[in-house]
Amino acid sequence: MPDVTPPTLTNADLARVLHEIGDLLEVKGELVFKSVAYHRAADAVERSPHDLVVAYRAGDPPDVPGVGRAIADKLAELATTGRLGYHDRLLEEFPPTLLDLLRLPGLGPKTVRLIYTELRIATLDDLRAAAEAGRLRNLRGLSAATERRLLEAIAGAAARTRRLHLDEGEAIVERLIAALGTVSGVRRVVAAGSFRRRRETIGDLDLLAETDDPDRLVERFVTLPGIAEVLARGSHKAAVRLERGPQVDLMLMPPGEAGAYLVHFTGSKEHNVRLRAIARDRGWSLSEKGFVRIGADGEPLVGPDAELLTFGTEAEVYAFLDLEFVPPELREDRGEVEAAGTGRLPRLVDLADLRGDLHSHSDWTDGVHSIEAMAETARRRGHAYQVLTDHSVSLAITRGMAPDRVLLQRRVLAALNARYAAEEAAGTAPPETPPEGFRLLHGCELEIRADGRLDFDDELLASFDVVVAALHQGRRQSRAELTARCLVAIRSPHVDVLAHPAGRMIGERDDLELDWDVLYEEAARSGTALEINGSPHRLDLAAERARRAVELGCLVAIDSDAHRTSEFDHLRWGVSQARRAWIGPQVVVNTRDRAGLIAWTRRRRGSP
DNA sequence: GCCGTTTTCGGCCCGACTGTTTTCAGTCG
Repeated sequence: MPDVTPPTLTNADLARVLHEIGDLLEVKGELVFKSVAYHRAADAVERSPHDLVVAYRAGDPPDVPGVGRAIADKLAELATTGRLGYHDRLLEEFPPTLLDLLRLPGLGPKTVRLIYTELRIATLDDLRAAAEAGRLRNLRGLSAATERRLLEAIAGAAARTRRLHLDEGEAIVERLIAALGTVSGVRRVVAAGSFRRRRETIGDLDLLAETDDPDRLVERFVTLPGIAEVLARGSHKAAVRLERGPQVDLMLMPPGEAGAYLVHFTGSKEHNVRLRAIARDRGWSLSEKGFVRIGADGEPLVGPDAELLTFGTEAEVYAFLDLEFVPPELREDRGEVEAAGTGRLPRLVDLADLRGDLHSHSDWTDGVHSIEAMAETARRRGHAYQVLTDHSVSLAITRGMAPDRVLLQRRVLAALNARYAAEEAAGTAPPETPPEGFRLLHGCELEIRADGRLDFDDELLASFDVVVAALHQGRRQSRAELTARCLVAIRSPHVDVLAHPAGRMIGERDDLELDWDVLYEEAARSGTALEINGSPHRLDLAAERARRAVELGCLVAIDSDAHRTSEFDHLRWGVSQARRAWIGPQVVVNTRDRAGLIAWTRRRRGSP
């Protein structure tokens, strides 16, 4: 009897197949809306909070927007058999290596189809050979210059793939804005695109400039130091690629008309599509420039009748469509347009809502700076508390603390807190100090051992102000084992926060395999907060996971996980990640003042 | 292929730049 058990697929696997179908249909020259439908469905499948393979196998799939009858049937086939006949047949027609060609900048589906049908070129190697031999220029629409461009694109393909973390993107944006802001005629330069939406990673950067002298600004932009290549330059936009860096697009806008430009170039594409559909329903065509009336023929008016309606701010653009202002972090077409239309957008958490930070380290374990230096930085941020959470004993690589060092460390905290109290009483504390004063709280980052036990006994755990538990070891265990270990921590009354629950490192290490809904339900029941870790390399939980967790009743903690003084700034990436998860201040435990936070952890431990 | 308190059919967002063209198709965001 052969093994007929189909492989276990994830939502991401399903999405990959749908994306591939969408790409192949483009190459095939199918109606664009058909391939768009597959790509949309793929995105919806990928971010669905449900395990769709399990649901389809059970014959009870949830409603996924963008997945209609035809695609649902295909998902059912894929989930139950692990294969999809339609996909296989497409791959017989067009080899999957064509998709590598499609990824090359400047090479789209039409041209891929052309060179495949005419020259049977299906791989990057074949394409390079044909370009070098000058065989592409014989095709209609291609030239020797095209061959040169493609060879450059192939050579640069590997270097371009890496996406930036938010802090890397920010460093480049700030440098460019500083350089362009001084050009004469420039009124302001701001970041737009996925960086402004605070996506987890950034592919390229978008800048918007309001200027009286576009030509001068573009000239300066394309001659900035550190530019490897000028990709485009026009009177409305220009694009460059930085040396060892991403592509940067600069868009120009006339002064006083920034509203529609900001909306358009902040995106996302899907969000914009929704806005334009709403505008169209109301008889207006919306572009980055503004609104134009649609005529009787269904086309935007042109000529002297075509008066352009512009707005100075984004809020006015949304208001014109009877929508609330949508914060950039929400603009992903995940329900925000509907919510904005009915006045039900949530009040999102702000950095200013945070009264403290529950996760940080010192040089007692794997941190860089001393307890005092870390505390001083936290104090000058205006926080009421900083929880020091150095590692527990079994995470040896960090020089994790045994109980005796924990008690020693606690005395250091007590001495510093006595000093802070004295300074506050004498009026010599830093001016940022809040009315309730600043105190260090004692916590630990408690290791959940590979055998499922916690690293400290209950008596020691009960003596901490705050305990964050985390799993660093034994990551390759089964889903059931990993989930069980997390549940041990969640169920302990002494564990207040599950730190970086997915254990991922963006671009390097995937999420742990966990039964997420089980974990959320148990965390909601026990009142254990799930962390949104602000490190730009972690941003863990991911936004879609955090949104689901809060929907199921979980609390969250937004933490910096600072290992050096400069990393307290990571709190803002945690905040933007929480905002992307539609999270408001009420479910974030570190929006509580110090007394409220202490009361929360005491109550959890069952002590008065 | 999806979707519908305007539609179960007929829509589906919009414009700039580039390159190869002699008026436009392809690509991109």
